[in-house]
Amino acid sequence: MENTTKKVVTRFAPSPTGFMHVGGVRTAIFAYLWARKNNGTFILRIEDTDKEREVEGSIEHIIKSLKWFGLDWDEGPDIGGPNAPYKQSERLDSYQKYAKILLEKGFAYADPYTEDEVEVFRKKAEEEKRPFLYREHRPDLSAQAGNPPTWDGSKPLRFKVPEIKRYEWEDLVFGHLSAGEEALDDFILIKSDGYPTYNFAHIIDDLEMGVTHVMRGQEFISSTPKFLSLYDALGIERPHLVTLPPIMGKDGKKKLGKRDGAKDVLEYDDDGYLPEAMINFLSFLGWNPGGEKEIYSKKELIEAFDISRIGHSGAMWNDDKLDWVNKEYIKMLSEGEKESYIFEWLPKELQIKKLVPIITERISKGSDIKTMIEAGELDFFYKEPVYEKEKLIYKDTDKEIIISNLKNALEVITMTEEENYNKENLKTLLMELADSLENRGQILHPLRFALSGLDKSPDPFILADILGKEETIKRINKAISNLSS
RNA sequence: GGCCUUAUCGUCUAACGGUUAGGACAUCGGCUUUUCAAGCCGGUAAUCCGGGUUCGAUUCCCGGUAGGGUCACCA
Repeated sequence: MENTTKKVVTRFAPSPTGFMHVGGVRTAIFAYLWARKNNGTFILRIEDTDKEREVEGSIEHIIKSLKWFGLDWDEGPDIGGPNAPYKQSERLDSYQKYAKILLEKGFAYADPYTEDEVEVFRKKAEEEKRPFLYREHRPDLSAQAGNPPTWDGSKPLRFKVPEIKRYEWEDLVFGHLSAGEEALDDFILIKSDGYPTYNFAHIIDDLEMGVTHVMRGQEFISSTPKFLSLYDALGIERPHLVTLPPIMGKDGKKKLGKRDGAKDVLEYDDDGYLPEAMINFLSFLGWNPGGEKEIYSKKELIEAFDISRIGHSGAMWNDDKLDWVNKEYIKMLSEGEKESYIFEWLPKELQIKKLVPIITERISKGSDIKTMIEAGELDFFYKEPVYEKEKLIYKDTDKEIIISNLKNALEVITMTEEENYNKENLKTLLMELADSLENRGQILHPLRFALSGLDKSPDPFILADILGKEETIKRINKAISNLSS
């Protein structure tokens, strides 16, 4: 079963039933990392066999999402590959071919019942509190045997389980797994609309595409015996099975799914999250390299990734931690990158270089800038502050002292030559003044407030620097006259 | 309900028979300081319960409890 010389091939096989959410992306990331780590192949395959649930535009959406994350595939839509096509609806010939093989081997038959009839069997079993098994109603196949079995495609094609037994298998994450006979049944291979079911199609595709590691969520564990019985019937080697633990919703109770508020991953783009931060964060949901380092670039993730370190239990989605990771990535941006990242969220009049650092250290994602603007935290820059003059008073300092301190500050600022007018010099000069006082706040607070008009703001040196000499003088003068009136 | 599976701070996790059970996020406190942010330092906080096995269990086994998954002509 083990063949270490075989080139690693993984795939991400979403169905186009809507947007992609973080669970799907995490599966894609793991498959991607494993392929890249082993210099293998990462395939993107579209599983569009359910025409009922298909949502128009989702293939494009999936592709766009994957591209945003930088998860480039080696074979798949757009770029093709040796096993094209990569859309199941275009691979119907393959499924027919293997259906025929199964038919000839006696492991497939036309389902004689209508959907309603099967439903009656199911209801009856339910009433009798027995598990429903289709194979208990399996028609007499001896009539078909001998001759080339007939199946005209008007009825669904069912799989005939070769052997009813307990299946045991090795999962690279969960280890030894097993399931009893009740997990085995005559499932449908090809539906009456001519499209194969997932159970059948993915196995044929994985076989033809040479997939070595099948990574998927743990919702597939219970149907694994069905897959195994099909491998047996086909007489093919089974790939390595790698089951991923689920990502749980914020309440920690349920698997994170679309109906539990899982967002379209592109919304994270809209909110200003960085794709590498997302990959880093998502990789650490259910996997951990073991050290104390938490920030891993994509390259480092590829090196460190190891299936044996994937966890077994569900990991709860945590927005706070994501924000922290994203902030770490913002900090790592170059000055130029920070600027363009921040500017994207700013109106023209606020796209000023000097604003970049003070915004950068106050946000963890782009959309926080929107919040800052809405809260008026950047108003000081282009609007003269409006405030109650009492706010200029530091604690219970005498008003006259505040006025004289502001006058002193004004003098220092006025005397500063334009070419020396920067936050470092201003800080040196003003701090000298402040230190001569019994409390620095007696000058620094009114100064800061005169410039910003805000309870919370950057320090006065930065403010004075950003506002420029002229505007700074103007605002201090105004504060002095306010207080004097 | 049957079957499968999981279980370490609030959260993500490390420790794969011997540790004062480690780290990160969050939280709380301190420093810096004029406020906020950032930064630095520190605190609170966990092995689900009960039995075994063992000189010794977070770790191995069994049972319980709780959670999750699954029982489709969906994937």
